[in-house]
Amino acid sequence: MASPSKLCLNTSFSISFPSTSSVKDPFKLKNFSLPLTSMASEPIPSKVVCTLFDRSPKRISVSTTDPNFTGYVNDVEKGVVKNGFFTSNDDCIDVYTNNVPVTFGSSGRLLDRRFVIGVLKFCSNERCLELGRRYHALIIKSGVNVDQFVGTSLVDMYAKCGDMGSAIRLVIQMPCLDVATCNCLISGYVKNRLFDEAFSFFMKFDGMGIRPNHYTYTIMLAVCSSLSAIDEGKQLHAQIVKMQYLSETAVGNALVTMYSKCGMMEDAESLFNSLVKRNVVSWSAIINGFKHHRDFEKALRLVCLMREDGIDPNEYTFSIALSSCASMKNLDIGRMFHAQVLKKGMALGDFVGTTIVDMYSGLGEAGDAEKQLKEMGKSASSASWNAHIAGFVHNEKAEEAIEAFVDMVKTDKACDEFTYSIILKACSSLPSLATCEQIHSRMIKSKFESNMHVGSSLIEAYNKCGSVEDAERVFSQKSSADVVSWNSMIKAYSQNGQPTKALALFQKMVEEGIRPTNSTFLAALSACSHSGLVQEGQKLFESMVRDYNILPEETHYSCMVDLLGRAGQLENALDFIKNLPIKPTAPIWRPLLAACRCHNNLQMAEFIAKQILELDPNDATVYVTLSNMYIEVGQCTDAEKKRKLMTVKDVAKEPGCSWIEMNNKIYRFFSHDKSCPEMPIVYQKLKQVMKQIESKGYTLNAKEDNVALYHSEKLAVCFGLISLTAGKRIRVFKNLRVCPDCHSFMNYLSTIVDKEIVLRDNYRFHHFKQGCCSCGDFW
DNA sequence: CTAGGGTTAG
Repeated sequence: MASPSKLCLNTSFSISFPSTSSVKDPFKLKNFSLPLTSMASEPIPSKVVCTLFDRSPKRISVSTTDPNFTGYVNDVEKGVVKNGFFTSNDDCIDVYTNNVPVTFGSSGRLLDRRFVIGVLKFCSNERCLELGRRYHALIIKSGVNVDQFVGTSLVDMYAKCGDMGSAIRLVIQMPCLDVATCNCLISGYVKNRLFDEAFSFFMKFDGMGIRPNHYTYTIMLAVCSSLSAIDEGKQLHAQIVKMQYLSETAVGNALVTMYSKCGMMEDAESLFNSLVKRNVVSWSAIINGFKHHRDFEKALRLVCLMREDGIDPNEYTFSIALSSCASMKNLDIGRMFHAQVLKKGMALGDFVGTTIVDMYSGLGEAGDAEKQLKEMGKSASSASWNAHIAGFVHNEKAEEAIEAFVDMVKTDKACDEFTYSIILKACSSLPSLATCEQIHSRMIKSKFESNMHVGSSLIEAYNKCGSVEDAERVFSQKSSADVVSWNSMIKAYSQNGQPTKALALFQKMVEEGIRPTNSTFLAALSACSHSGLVQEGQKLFESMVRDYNILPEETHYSCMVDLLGRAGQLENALDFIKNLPIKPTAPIWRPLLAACRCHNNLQMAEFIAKQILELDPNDATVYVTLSNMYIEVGQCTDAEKKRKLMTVKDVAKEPGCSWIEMNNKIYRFFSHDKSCPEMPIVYQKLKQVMKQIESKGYTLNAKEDNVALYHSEKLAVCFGLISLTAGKRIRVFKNLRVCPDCHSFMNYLSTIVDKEIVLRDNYRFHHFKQGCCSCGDFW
């Protein structure tokens, strides 16, 4: 056998490292006199090796603490860093990996295969592609690459570092393939989300004479889990049984995960119960399955059971348990788990620590969240900060969210796509165009502007801040294949009173061959309903089902009812509901009641009201609407009856809602913070203002039963009230809180309010979480 | 000695 080392050394030498003799090399080793041998049979002449290192462009220093630092070492002193791979002194090179020195001199070899595998593993875990490449070169030069294990490690390194091209090239060049190498390649495909490629390579195993082993099946099952490919998963399960790999715990665990990710919890559970050996991973997998299916109590019960089974929960298990507590909003049990992880010394790790921050901030315990974040100190990742910020946003404390974001920036913690996404949501809910612009400029400086989610959040934020032009500008810079951004832009037009543009964009999207999703259709349908394009809407709805095979959801049905109802086709809307393939829900009925109110059909309104109350007996809107309709047609006794049905208590059941009576009619108020002590004062003031308005000869909009109210701690008592009499503008107070999609409100804005007022920062357009009571829209 | 299974934030 020809000596590969010699060959490689000679050829690569001249190709890779052109003569640099004229360049002064600070690392020039004068007395390299170690007894060098290579892995190959023939020893490498020491002179050659000496020259090799002599001519290497630069030496590499890698920090084991900072995975992103792979730099050339430009001076001897820096080369002797503790965590660096190379240190240099006058006549010897030491190589360090994980702080264990491997001296060429002592091993007597240029590159030891065990050492090389260790380095490559390090490169895989730390994603150091550049260092991996350099080692690849050294490996070729020294001839270690003929070793199967080294080859496999190289494939794995390239695959894990995201360079699938090199991984594939290596596999093709390998003289003989074994199952481990193939597993590395498949695993690489999976890690890089190339699931189809993973599957087709797996299918080629047989033709290549490779018998899949239990590792292969765990990888392939992970593919099925990611794709929710239950049919393929079941076939793999059958093969696993046949090949008797089920006794492998990892295979069993992967199966449990596959079934639970495919929504088959019963199968997952019975499989879990039948496992011969259950380890902490098995328990974590099944517990996580129940968590994902929102059976949090069962998840937590299983944590107790695993302890009884003698298996201690680890960081993974605790993360799942803590996040279950957050989801089930059980602070007491959450604190209990927090105490346990504290005792075990796991509370400050990235995952567990972040989950604790997330739990507290999600449950509105911002103080505890902040304390945890502080205690985590340097180990707090951007995820930890994101959780802290997201807590504020979810609890409708946008200003605090922005303050926390500023803190995060101050601590030099890198913002990621999640950070931008969540902070843009905060801008949307303020809404503050100025803040939005500031965040945008930060994003341009970072690389996240091109991220799909961040980009669509930006479009959404500009939309909510009332600047469709900015949204358009962002949209025009996006890659055209980005469905989410198309959806956001269509929604932006639809919500900002430009339904025609929304529909034109939808058309363009279809023409460009981008497949609309169910949210695309929702935005387009809503545009139709706001512009009175009944036929167009109906065609869209049919096409959604027929051409795109999208199953309509409650929101689509609700939107269709709205489409027909707004256009005054009350009977058609009723027929539509009666012919639905599902049992109509309250959100589907509600827009029809609003339509009855608009088109003065009391008889149908009474019928619809009955349907809604059967489904949702606490819906105060129904009483308000009916009562006001009775008043308008002069049936005061009926109005009285309804009024009696609607006690203050009923209304109080609705979060954030209160009501007052005026001229026999009822107006409902939505407040930002019901527990706020100033609220009664706000109501009193509001009553006074309304009386003032009426005394000046204005009346409140006959069709507007809902008045929105907002309270902000910072601005002391301030409130908003919108009201108009056919075309006559009265006043708009600060901090208006109203569903932006409400028909009358949007018409009002587009016809009366000048743009500059709409864009001012202290206006708040709020989306009702459960749909606008007036128009029934859901966003 | 190489490959595999379970965790957080929109």
